[in-house]
Amino acid sequence: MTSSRRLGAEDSATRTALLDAAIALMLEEGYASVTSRKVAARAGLKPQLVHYYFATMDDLFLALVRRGAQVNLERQVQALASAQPLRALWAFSNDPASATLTWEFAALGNHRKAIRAELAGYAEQFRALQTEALARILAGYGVAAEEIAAEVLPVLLTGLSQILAMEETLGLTSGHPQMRAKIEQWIERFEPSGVDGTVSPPSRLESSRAVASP
Amino acid sequence: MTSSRRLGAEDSATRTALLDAAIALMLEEGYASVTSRKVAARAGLKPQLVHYYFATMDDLFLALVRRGAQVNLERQVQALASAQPLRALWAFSNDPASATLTWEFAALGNHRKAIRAELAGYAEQFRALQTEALARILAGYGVAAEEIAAEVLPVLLTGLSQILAMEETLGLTSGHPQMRAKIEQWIERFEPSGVDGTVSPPSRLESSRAVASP
DNA sequence: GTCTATACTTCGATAGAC
DNA sequence: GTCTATCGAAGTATAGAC
Repeated sequence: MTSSRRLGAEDSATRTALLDAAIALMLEEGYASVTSRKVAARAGLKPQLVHYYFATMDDLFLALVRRGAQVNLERQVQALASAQPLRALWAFSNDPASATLTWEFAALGNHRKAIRAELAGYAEQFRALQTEALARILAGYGVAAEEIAAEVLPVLLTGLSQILAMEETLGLTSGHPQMRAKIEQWIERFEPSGVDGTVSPPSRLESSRAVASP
Repeated sequence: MTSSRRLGAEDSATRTALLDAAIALMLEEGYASVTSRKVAARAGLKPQLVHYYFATMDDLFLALVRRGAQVNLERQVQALASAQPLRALWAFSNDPASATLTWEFAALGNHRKAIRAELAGYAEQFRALQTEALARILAGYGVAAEEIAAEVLPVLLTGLSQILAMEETLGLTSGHPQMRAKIEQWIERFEPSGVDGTVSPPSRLESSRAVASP
């Protein structure tokens, strides 16, 4: 809260390089390794530069959350607007990098309380987006509310998707093939797999997902 | 790997106090706050004592994982042997402290590779225990394998339980009441709620759960 | 607008006193 | 068997040079 010091420009290439280095470190070694020295070293810069672009480390993390959330909100809007939105949503949270970042940011939020509120806000946005879209989609598919409510489905789809990715990242896979088969079998009823469907591979994320529990 | 230095006794009260302080810190402020100095301060001891009982911080974390896993393996055995095992399993992972510790340890495992293997090992044990018990239980209830396989159920029950607890800890609750109602309605078919059932409240954990994704 | 020299704090760990 | 004095490395952050 001192911050009478000058800060670097938001659109600086150096600033972006620092954020890129930070997210990579977070992914590979965890948030505790995101220190001014290591971030700078990875970006090939001097440690003090971190504090020129981000007054405190909290500010760096906040910038990371905001950038990640923005990218992923857009990705999710596209997923839900695709030809096979159920498949897209199921695939959305389902990679190891996402899983790792999810728990890293969750733990970071426990450590740095300023981050927590930001995360919670974005999580709500993700969920609201999903619920609203799925209500429309399920109605279109003619799914009865007794079978699955539009409020339940996003919890189920994204929740299971995430937990599977998390467990697999940890090396725990028993029961997973059966679980996946069950889900995909259900989706198949509404979105047959032969029919194409814009199921593009997860568009290799570099800035990656960055919000817990979308 | 230097460790020619002497170490304190395993059953020392001081050692236990340090572990208690460590888990409390982890829960409240995250793993990054589990430093020799803070742990000692919380236990009312000198920082150097941490290194007398644990050669490295990694050793402290390992001891934490082992102690927590042991306690929770026992708790889970009891849950699965109770009169209403489905309810017990559903309730098992379902508190905020568990959720927090789960992602803290997961993130810690990302940071300290020695922890990771230990976590994975225990996670496998938890899952094997669940799967084996549920196969018996489902057979007893006369549940057809087509409805739900014994390998899928533990993933579903503990996974959803965990993800709900995680999201709620973060402050995200939309869709949760409906999701819970759905699960409890299913359980109700086999374990009616009026019939008692050893659904003791989560037996306030002090050493708490300590393994990711049981 | 961009970066560096430097101060101060906290960390993990060891060697040695009781 | 238990604890303390102390060190070197690494962390955040500021003030000031280009």
